[in-house]
This record gives sequence, structure tokens and C-alpha cells, in this order.
Amino acid sequence: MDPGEGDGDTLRFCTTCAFGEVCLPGGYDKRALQELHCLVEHVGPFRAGDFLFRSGERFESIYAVRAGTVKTATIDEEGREQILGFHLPGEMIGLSAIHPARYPCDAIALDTVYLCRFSFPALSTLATRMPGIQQQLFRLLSADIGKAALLAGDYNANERMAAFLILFADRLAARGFSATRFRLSMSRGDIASYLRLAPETVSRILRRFRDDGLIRVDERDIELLQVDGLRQLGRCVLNH
Amino acid sequence: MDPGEGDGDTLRFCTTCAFGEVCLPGGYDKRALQELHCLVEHVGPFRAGDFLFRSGERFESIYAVRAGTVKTATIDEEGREQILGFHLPGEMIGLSAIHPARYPCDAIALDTVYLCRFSFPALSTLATRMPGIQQQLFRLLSADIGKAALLAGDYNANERMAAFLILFADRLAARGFSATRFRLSMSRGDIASYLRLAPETVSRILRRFRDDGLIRVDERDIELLQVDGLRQLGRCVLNH
DNA sequence: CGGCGGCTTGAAGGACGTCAAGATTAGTGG
DNA sequence: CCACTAATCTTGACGTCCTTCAAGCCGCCG
Repeated sequence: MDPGEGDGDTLRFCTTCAFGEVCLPGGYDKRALQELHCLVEHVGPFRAGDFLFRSGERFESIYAVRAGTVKTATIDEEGREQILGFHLPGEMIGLSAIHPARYPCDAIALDTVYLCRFSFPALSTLATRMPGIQQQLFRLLSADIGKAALLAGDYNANERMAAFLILFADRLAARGFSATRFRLSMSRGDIASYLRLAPETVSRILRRFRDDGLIRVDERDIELLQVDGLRQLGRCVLNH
Repeated sequence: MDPGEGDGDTLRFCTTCAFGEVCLPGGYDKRALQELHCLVEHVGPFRAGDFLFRSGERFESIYAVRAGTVKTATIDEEGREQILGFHLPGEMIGLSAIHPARYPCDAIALDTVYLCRFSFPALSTLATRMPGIQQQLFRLLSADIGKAALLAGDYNANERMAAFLILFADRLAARGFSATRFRLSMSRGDIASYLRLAPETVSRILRRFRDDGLIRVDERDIELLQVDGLRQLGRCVLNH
């Protein structure tokens, strides 16, 4: 399946996109929809390890992931990488760059990635004419503020790991994938960095979860055996 | 000085507000400015400990702090309070509530607080007609995403504390207050909760900073003696 | 005066990180 | 298809930073 140039099934991807509800014909005035579709530029494929943008580059566009997984990360003064987030199909990247007008992080493909690119100046101009788009942008921005919760909170390694698995599964489920069996597209090191843990700790906790019958692990393939148990472990993180 | 009902010097407060640049006459069309001023409702005073809004309440308004300090916090399942942020005069509160349409946290006055209240529906309607306001909202929202960095990063207690002091001083300076001498309006416990440390750790680190000649401490009064030294300590946090 | 909450200080314990060594896998070229 | 190397992952032993527990101090207010 190649979502690249052919674009026969644009619609198929738009149904999973964060902008789907405004992009797709849903009682919306046809001409305005056309304007939004004109504004979208399909880019990709990117291969694992490719940079979509780099920290410090001038901000121009936000992106929606059409296929694949993207990680965003910063390198601090001491050269340590800190993962800020993972972005699945249908999710947006780049919203935090509006204010400083420069990307505050690197965006790196974890596998084969296709994107929709939205010129932000064009989008915000369009938003003044289409309140639905403005609302959607406000919602997306606001939601991103809340998403920092997982990292920001004062939680231990078990809570973080359990919440990570549950949230990852929920996000996959929201896009129509299986919520109990999935493949992690990122390395243990990336997960560790994201959760602010050592890679060894991630390894040990996954092992403990496995020994406790909460999950099945085969390399990067995960099966959630006791979703409720995990949800209980991560409840402090999950309830905001 | 009472910024309450009299309102003789609305202008005085607006100069320090996050919306100042759009609210204040600055080449902007007079009628539109009037509309924004009509939309603003001055509320307060609140006393230390008063709730401005509570977690779970229906989202209707965002607020700008006119005077005083506000903390935002959540109580997790185990009853532990987690401080999400401190809000100084000129800063906004409530932006993270747009998406779930409910306030995700409590907002509590730390001292005597006066606010400007903006009805969000009215504001976003106005924003479709005034691109400057839309831009400003996008910027404010985007900036808030980045502000999670202090908490989110994998930093030790020294780095966190140093960065906290520097950022606090910078924010005061941006509003025209002294950048080297100030009074902390929050308790050690609040600082600790905000930095995800134990209160005892905050105490010990302040003592160490004092012994090292970096700061002077007299209860909640702080004087920064070696700003560069502190900035150096917190450099990983401060550079995003 | 006495009680209370916030703050400080010391001592002990724990959760997680660091270090080091293997194990397993992936990538590469023959 | 199979070596060979590099990268990722796992596991154990040990160290450390921070928390927890406990006690004492100080300012505030009834």
C-alpha cells in the first residue's frame, strides 16, 4: 500500500486525520473545503531516521501524520537526547513552534512516513474565514498542552510505563487499529528517554509486567493481556 | 493601591498584560479595540486560598492576571496535590481547558488577586474578525505547550531549582519588576510540588545555593547574587 | 502561653541510574 | 545462505540522588 503519488484514496487517510472532521465533506460549504484541500501538500515518503525538520529551523508549516510514526526530540547542552513525543497517523506535529516561530525540536521518522503539510500562515488566514478551522486549531493546541501531563507529573516508573502502554493502545484504537496487539515502532531507548527513565529500567519493568501476566512481549510486539490491571497501575497518570 | 472598581488606570494594568499589544491603542482600529474592551470583565479581589475555578467545572472563560499570583494544581487519585504552574501579573490562565471544555485543574489565589476575564466563545468569535487577536491566541497557546519543558525534562534537583529561580526572575523582569530581588508568593511546599521534589529537598538546595553565595534567602524574600552562576546551573533546562 | 503550620536539619531507606557483561538481532558483504 | 560486526536489548551488581521519617525551630494567632 503506497499512499504516495497516486492519491487515489486521499479520503481513506483523511478519515484518520486530526483535521478530518473539517476536511471531509460534512455539511461544510464545498468551496471552503476545496480551499483547505488546495492548501494541503502531501509529502513523503521519509525513511527511518530521516529528519522531517530540525530544531532551530524557521517555522512555516504544521504537519499531520498520514502513515508511519514520528518522534520529536531535543538535544540538550550535554548532548543527551530527550524524546518529547511520538506521533501516530492522524496526529499533528509542529504546533509548539508557532510562538518562537522556530521549531523547538527535531522531528525524526521511525519508519516509513507520509505527511500532510499545512502552511501555517495560509492556514491561519483561512481560519479567519472558516470558524470551524479556527476552533479545530484552538482545540489541537489546547490538547497538546494537556498531553505534557504524562511526562510532567511526579510518577514512578511503573505508573509511567503502564500509562504509556494504555495511552499508546488508546491512540491506536482511536485510529481503528487493534487496542490489544500492536508493534512498538520505537526502540526501548526511545521509550526510556520519553518516560525519563533508563533503558535498563524499561527493560526490567516490561519483564515484571510480563511475569505478572499483564502483557506478552516479543521484541517490539506487545499484547495487552490485562488492560484493566495496567489501567489501574497507571490510574494517577491517566486521570489527568 | 486598589485595581478594583475604580478602574481609573485600566491602562496601567493593560501594559503588563498578555493581551496588551492588541488591547492597547497601537495603530489598531478604534472600534475593534472597543469591542475587545467591552468583552473584558474585571473580577476580584480574591484572597489567598480562594478558588478562581475548580477542576471539572465547565470551561467558559480564560483569565489574565491583573495583580497577585495564582497557582494551578490537580489532585490525583491518591489525594496528592501537583502544582502545574504559577501565574504572575500579565499571564494567562485557562488555555488548557479549551479542548476538553472543562477546566483540568484548580486555580487558587496565593495572595490578593485581580483578574481580567475573557469569555472564550466571544473572544474566538472576535478573533475571526480581528486576525491580530487570533494570532495572539495561537501564540499564547503555543507558548504554553513549550512551558511544560521545565517539568517534563529529565533534570536533577539543582538544575530544576536554579532554572525555577531564573525563570521566575525573568518573568518578573518582563513585567517591570526587579529581576534580582523579589518575594516568593508561594510556600516551599508549592515550589517542591511544582518541581516534583520533596519540600525537604527544596530547603536543602536553597541552603546550598546560599552557602555557595549564589543567593540570599530570608524566608520568602530572595536575592539573586550570581545570576550567571544560576543560569549556568540551569542551562540544560533553560535552553529548551 | 500554647498550639499550629511552615520551614529546616539530620539520619536512614529505597527507587532508579550507572556500570559491566552477555545475549539476541539486524545489517552487510561475500 | 552464511560469516561478521554493530546495535539493541537483557540481566545482575553496585552506587547515588532523592525521598521518607523524625525531631526541633520559628513566626503567627487565638
